[in-house]
Parts: sequence; structure tokens; C-alpha cells
Amino acid sequence: LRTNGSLCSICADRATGKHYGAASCDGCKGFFRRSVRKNHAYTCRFSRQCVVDKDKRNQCRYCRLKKCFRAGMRKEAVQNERDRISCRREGQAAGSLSISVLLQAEASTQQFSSWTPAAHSDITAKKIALVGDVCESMKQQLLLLVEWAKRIPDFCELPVDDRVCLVIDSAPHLGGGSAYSLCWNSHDDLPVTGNDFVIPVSGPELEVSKVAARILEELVRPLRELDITDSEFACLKAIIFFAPDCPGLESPQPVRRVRFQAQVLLDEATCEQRGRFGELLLMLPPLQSVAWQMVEQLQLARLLGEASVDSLLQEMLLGEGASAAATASTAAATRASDNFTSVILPVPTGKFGSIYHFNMLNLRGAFLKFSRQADSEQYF
Amino acid sequence: LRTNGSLCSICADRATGKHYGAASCDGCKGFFRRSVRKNHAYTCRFSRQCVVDKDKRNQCRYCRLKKCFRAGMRKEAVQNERDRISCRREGQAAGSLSISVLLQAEASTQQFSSWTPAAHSDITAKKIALVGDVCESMKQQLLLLVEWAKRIPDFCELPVDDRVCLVIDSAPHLGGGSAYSLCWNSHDDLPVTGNDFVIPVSGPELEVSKVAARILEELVRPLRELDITDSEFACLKAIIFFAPDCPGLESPQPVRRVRFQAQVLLDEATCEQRGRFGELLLMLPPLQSVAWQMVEQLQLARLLGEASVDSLLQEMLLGEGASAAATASTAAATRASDNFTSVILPVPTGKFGSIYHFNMLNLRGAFLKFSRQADSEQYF
DNA sequence: CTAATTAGGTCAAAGGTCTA
DNA sequence: GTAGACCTTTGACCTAATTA
Repeated sequence: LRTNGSLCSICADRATGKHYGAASCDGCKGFFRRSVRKNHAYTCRFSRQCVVDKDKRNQCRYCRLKKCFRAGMRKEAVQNERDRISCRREGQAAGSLSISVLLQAEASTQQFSSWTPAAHSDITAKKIALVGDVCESMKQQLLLLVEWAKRIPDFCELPVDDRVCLVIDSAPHLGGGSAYSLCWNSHDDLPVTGNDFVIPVSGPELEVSKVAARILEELVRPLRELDITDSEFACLKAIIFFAPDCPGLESPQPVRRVRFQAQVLLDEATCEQRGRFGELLLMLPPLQSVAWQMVEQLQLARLLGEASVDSLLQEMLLGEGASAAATASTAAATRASDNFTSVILPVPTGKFGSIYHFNMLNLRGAFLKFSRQADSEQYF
Repeated sequence: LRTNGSLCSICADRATGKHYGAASCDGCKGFFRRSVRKNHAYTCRFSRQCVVDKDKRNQCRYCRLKKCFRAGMRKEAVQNERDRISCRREGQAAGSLSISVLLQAEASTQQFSSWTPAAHSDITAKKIALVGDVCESMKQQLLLLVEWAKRIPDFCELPVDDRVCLVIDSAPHLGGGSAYSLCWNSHDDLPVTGNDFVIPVSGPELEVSKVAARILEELVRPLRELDITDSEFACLKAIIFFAPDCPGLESPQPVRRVRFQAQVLLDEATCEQRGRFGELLLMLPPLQSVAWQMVEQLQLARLLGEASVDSLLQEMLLGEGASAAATASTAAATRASDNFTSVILPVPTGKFGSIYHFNMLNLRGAFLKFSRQADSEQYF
């Protein structure tokens, strides 16, 4: 009667209006208020994936509260005193970085991707990835990463050299299909690259399979168990990307500030679920580790001549000078990215030394050189 | 009080209100709920005409339940089981790990250390560390690490092989003077090893100095800026140590639980200071990175013959077989640790392969082998 | 000014706990 | 394992403050 037919977005019972930011029933409304007021820390007796519906909503308070937050309820909307029913307006956060900026950046680069979640269903149709395919995926992801970064105002305000540094440094973690995107795309039991190959745990290439096993065990599984949300993922990506310790950074301080912002946003996005924020941040060390192993394996594969690492990627990831085939293959890379609003230009040939940078990212030199070309600034 | 003089319509005891559709006492209320929930089918031993009153209500369940229904109780009014309310259970489920346990573990291993903060004042008196000195420091720290771990009950409850795994895996991060202990001991502008050497930023050994610079820039400085407390440091150490992704772990789940505990303790230790918890956890990736570089440099130094890496440490950190000098040097190591309640026994000689484990920790093999000696279990 | 919303509050009757 | 005295949580229903 009082509700125009809408359902509670938490338990699908009849909603009595919007409460604390989400259409909900009186039960969930009261539950949320009590939980926030008493600062309750529930624990799930199962695996934090309980079904929350009208019948079962009282069976797990942890999962019910989690769903309240995910449905959009904000704890700030719960007022403490009776006469504080004022200020009902929407308050905007202080910093320029916000969840919505990050979500939009994610969304608008998703459209460039040829791969869509809907096409995800048929695993058997996918080809098995060899080292070369992984490299190809990494290259594609790297182009997307630039697009993504450009949609974040704080990124655009950085010095151009630092922008380049950040993209390059985070390539193995984010742009590389290696870790981040693999987590995102993968099935429970099979890593899938951005270009729709699967990496089998027991495949023809032993070393690749080893990485696949680590991805599943150390990254995909914990993230599935946490059941990470889009917002959380977006924040995590920003935290990884804005790395103040990134080598070669001119002014790390602005980067540190942005990461701080992102980190606080993640904390808020986890909605007070006990321990969740920490568990999400603790994904970073294994992510870093797996990303490095990935790069290691590519290097190894290159040495053994098992794979034809694309020259552009080789230049970028391994810090080697472009080979004779560079011109042709980078031209292809440029073609392949015609539908991007910007491309990463072919890197000028040249040796960048063979010093083994510990972050395993000698690509910096290549990109820094690239970025100093006057006409390239428009791309960043 | 709450019952306005009405009687239980089943047994005529004092009613505590309407329950399931009938005015009833707590006894009949509970009896009805249990009966319906468990779907009990009682039988009457007499002629199904038993008297049900306050005194005799427990003499025939069949007749009591029948009277409940006749009084108007409806089984539809009995709901599904709900979540647990109890908070007493959380007291023990919260685990034995606490701030005080961690602080005590820290304190009681500090006493073994020859180095004391008070002796810290005169930097100029300290010797400049060469690679060999760094190794010596790492060895000492590793012994301390075992002592530290043994004072944490959760550690002692783990399978012996997993205990060994954890010590070895975290050696470069914690036991190794490389990162953690260096941060702790160091001045603002000069890293100091556990054995009281300084690592100069511009010293005779270029590679060592590079690491020193990273330690200062990426670890010491941020930690100074945060002005980390003892409690926070203790938690951070535990978080690093209890690494569920540690390779070779038999049962990662208990380790993950302990790390969760430690992580939540750190959150509490930061006392609600906005962003502080996150900033502290974000120290882990650079810590990991620096630790790896440290191990890398040791390996490099060994290859170049610049340093005489102690055989025990070599065995443990680089995964190489003990050299000819092993017996002598491990004997020295044992002597040096006479005042520990346990020592790490000399590792039996043997090759452990030269496969480059990505975590840069081939030591696992060495320690696992060690741990399988029956008489060695007492040391863990 | 009134209606629509959505804060806050109440308390009967669900639930669970725990000793005997 | 059950019984039942005792405590907590739920949610339907209420009032009140703000806003269109």
C-alpha cells in the first residue's frame, strides 16, 4: 500500500520505501539501524555467501549486513539523536578521487575490450594459451590501462614523466593480463586471459602452468571467497596503480596522496565488515609476487626461444632494444588499436642497458624516452 | 509483571504472553517450539487423556503437545532457526593471538639481542657493512626469529613442517636484517644492521648501497612519518610472518586465520586514525620488494666472489649445498647461539638443486630436510 | 499548506542461552 | 538429550521532521 510495488533490495520482501540509501523492508531497515548503532561485528558461520531472502534473512546476520551495504545502505545515514533528522541532502566527499570516478573509468574502458562477460560461458571453446598468447593479452591490456588512467583526473594532473612511470610500473600488475585482469576474468578453476585464452594448470608449457596454479590458488580463490565487489575492485586497482615507490618518479608525494585517497575509499567501500579491508589489501603482496613471476617466465621463455615475444611488449616489459622486426610488429600494434582514442606509439629503437631492475621493469627507460618526444605528450 | 494475571492455556501456569497463538508460559512455549522444529512424533503411554497442568505437564509429551494445538498454537508461527546471538563463544573463537602476546614475544627476544637501542647513539663508531656483515646480521636475526615465533601459541600449534616453512619463507622479510629489522634499527639517514654495522648509501659496494637507499626511501622514511608504535610494529611482523601463500605449506588455512587475527589486531591498534591502518599494510609490498632485492644482491655477490657468504646462511637463503667450509662455520654458528634456548642445527650437506624458486627461497628444502630429523622437532 | 518521504522509536512476540 | 527461567532480536506500526 505505502510502497509502489518495489521490493526490498536486500531480502526481496515488500519494501516500505528507501531507507539509509536503499529500497528496503522495515525488517532490514531496523536491522541496519541496530547494527550500525551498536557497532555490531557479526561473523558468518559459513563461507560468507549465505542467501539472504525473506525466509532466510535471519539466518546469518553477517551476510545480511553485508547485503545491506552492497544494496547501497550507508551507515552515515543512520542518525544518532532524535532531533538530527536534519541535513538529508547528499554529501559529496572532499577529494577529487571518488568511487564513481573509478567505476566510470572502469566502465568506459570495458567497452573497448573485445571480451565481454557474456561471452564467458563456453570454456571449452577457448584456445589454450601459450606464452605468446599471454604476451598478446598483456599488450592489449596495457593499451586499456592507458585509457583507464586518462579518465582519472588526479592522474592527468601529474607530470607527464610520472604518468609514464606509473603506467609502466603497474603494467605487470594491471595492464599485464598476468595478475589483475586474470583474476577478474577467470573461472574458479581456469585462468582466462584478456584475449580469451585459457591458461591450463597442466598444459604443454610447464612454467606457464605453474603461474596459472599460483594465480588460482593465491589470487582467484581468495578473491572469490571474499566475493569482492566492483567498487572494491576499482579501489584496489587504483591503489596498485598509484604506487609512490614506483622507480623513476619525479614527485612521489602527489602519487602517495592519491593512493591514500584510494585506500580510504576502499576502506569505506568495505562497509565496516570486520577484517575485510585488511584482507583486500593483503592481496597486494601475492599479486606483486605473481606479476613478477609472470615477467620472469616471459623472460625465460624468450631466452629459450620458446615464444616470439612481440617486440613492443619486449621493449616495454623486458627493457631490451627493439629487434629487426620491431617496425612491422609495432605497426601492427598501432593498427590493432585504431579504435582507441590514444595509442602507445612505437618505441624508438635503442638499447636501454641490461641492468636488472629489481622491480623487473626496465621498461621505464623505454617509456621515458618515448615520453620525451614532444608530440607524444598528447597521448598521456 | 509482563503477565497481566493471565494463565497458560495449556498448563495453567503463569502465562508470559501470547505465544504461537495461545497465552502460555515459557515452558509450554519452549516445548512447542522444540517439538515443531524437530518435528517430534510423541506417543502416549496411556489413553491420550492425560492431565496437563503445572505439575504433570512433563509426564506426557503427546498430550502436552495435543493441548498446545487445542489451545490455539499454530505450528506456522514457529520460525526457522536464526543466527546465533552468543558473544561468549567469540571470546574463545577470537583466538589466542593478542597484542600482549605479540609484545611479549618481541620483548623476550629483544633480550637475546646483543644490540640495544641505548647503544644506538654513536653512529660514527659503527663499522661500515660489507655484504658479509649483512649476511652475518641476517643469520643472527634468523635465530631470533625462531625464538620469537616459539612464543606465539598459534605458531606452536601448527604442524612442524609448516612451522619450518613459515620461518624460512619470512626469513628475508623478518629474520634477514634485510628489511624489517633494518627499518627498526635504522637512523633516519643510515640503515643499521642487527649486528651494529651501518649500510652506507654511498659505500664501497654499489649494489649494497642501492639497497640501502631503497630501505631508507621506501621503508624507513614512510615508517618514520607514520611514527609507528610498538604495538603496530608487532602486529605488522605477525602479519608478514603468518603468510598463508607461503610455498610448501601443508595446511594454509590455520595460518590464514592467524594472519586475519593479526590484521584485525593491527586495525584496532591504529585507534581509528583515518587511513592509518591502510598505510601500514601498504608497507608490505615495498618490504617484500626490498627483501627480494636483498636476497638477489647476496646471490649476485656470491657469484662475483665478493663476499664469503656463510655456509649456513648460504644453505638457507640461496638453496645451495654446503661448501667445504660448512662444518667449521656452522660450528661457529652453533657456538654463537649457545645462549639461545634452541639453536638451528647445522644443515646436513647436500645439494638442493638450482631451480630458481620465485620467492627466492630455496631454503625450504634445506629446512624441511632438517625438520625431518626426529630429534630436531624439539627445536621448533 | 498538504502530501510524500524517511528519519527515529516502541514493544509483543519471535528468537536464543544455559544451568540443572 | 530436555526443560524452562531469562535474555536478545525482530519487525509491524507509530510519530515527527523535512521537502516538493
